[in-house]
Amino acid sequence: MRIGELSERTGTHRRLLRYYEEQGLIAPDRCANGYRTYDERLVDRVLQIRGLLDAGLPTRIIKQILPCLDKPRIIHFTDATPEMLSTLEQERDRMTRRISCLTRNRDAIADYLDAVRADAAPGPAPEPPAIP
Amino acid sequence: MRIGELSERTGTHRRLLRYYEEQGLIAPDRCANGYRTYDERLVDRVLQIRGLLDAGLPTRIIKQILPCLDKPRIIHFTDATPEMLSTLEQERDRMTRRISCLTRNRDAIADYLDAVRADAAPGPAPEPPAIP
DNA sequence: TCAAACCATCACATAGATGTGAAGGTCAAT
DNA sequence: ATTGACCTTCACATCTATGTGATGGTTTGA
Repeated sequence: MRIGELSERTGTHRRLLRYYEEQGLIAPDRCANGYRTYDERLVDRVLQIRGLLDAGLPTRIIKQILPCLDKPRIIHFTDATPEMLSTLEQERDRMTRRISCLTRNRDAIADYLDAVRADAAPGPAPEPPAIP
Repeated sequence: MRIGELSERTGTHRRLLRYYEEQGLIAPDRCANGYRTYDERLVDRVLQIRGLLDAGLPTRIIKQILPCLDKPRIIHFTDATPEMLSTLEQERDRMTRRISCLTRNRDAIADYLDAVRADAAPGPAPEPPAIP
């Protein structure tokens, strides 16, 4: 598919698809006329990139993560340098910290919303926990 | 405490503490001489802010989330406008999406690292799954 | 009293992701 | 053959979080 279709199917500005390419996150082929042509699988890949960007990862790191997602991954074993493995470990841990921060706060928001709704609900209101 | 101590205890540049204040995320008192003075609880609050920023949330959203974290939260029930509740619901869901994206990718990285280590390990190498 | 170490405000710079528009090539359909 | 809808590259603008430095006031200790 060409850039327009990928843009629509991923909800991603064309400009950004070119930017991701420039950052080495995707590598579309070129038609004879110079148009970029994207493999079907790049739909998921772009969505993945967007998700990770939204979660606060920079393109530089995403670039290192993406090869981990390909299966079979045997192919990538050879180019695994020690520095890269160390980076991956750090990022794995950092993502774990992000996950727990998000989970904690998401749960607090959910609790808050539940409490507000219970408070605003009609009928026998569930008592808020007594504060002795 | 003053800004220098808070900066050291949270690993946050003074400049950023002033920026967070400007964005309405924290509201330190002022001493007679104009110096900012921070309550002990702001240490955790600043760390929370940093965690959320790192997870991709903008200060504008963080500002709306923070009041949900205060307990007892009964105080905040009154100022809960419908628009704010709707925003909070959206953000709760968006955070849930972030969490699953991060979890999926973190697990993929962890699997990759495990596979690489198993591959590089001495002794009877665990066979990679056969591809028929 | 002077120096060092704080603090204040203000302004300007950077980096990363993104928006936007100009100038021009390609292609399909009328 | 021309129009409209694609595509290309290039450049410049924007927004947010951050870094850095100038200029000057306050406090503390030698």
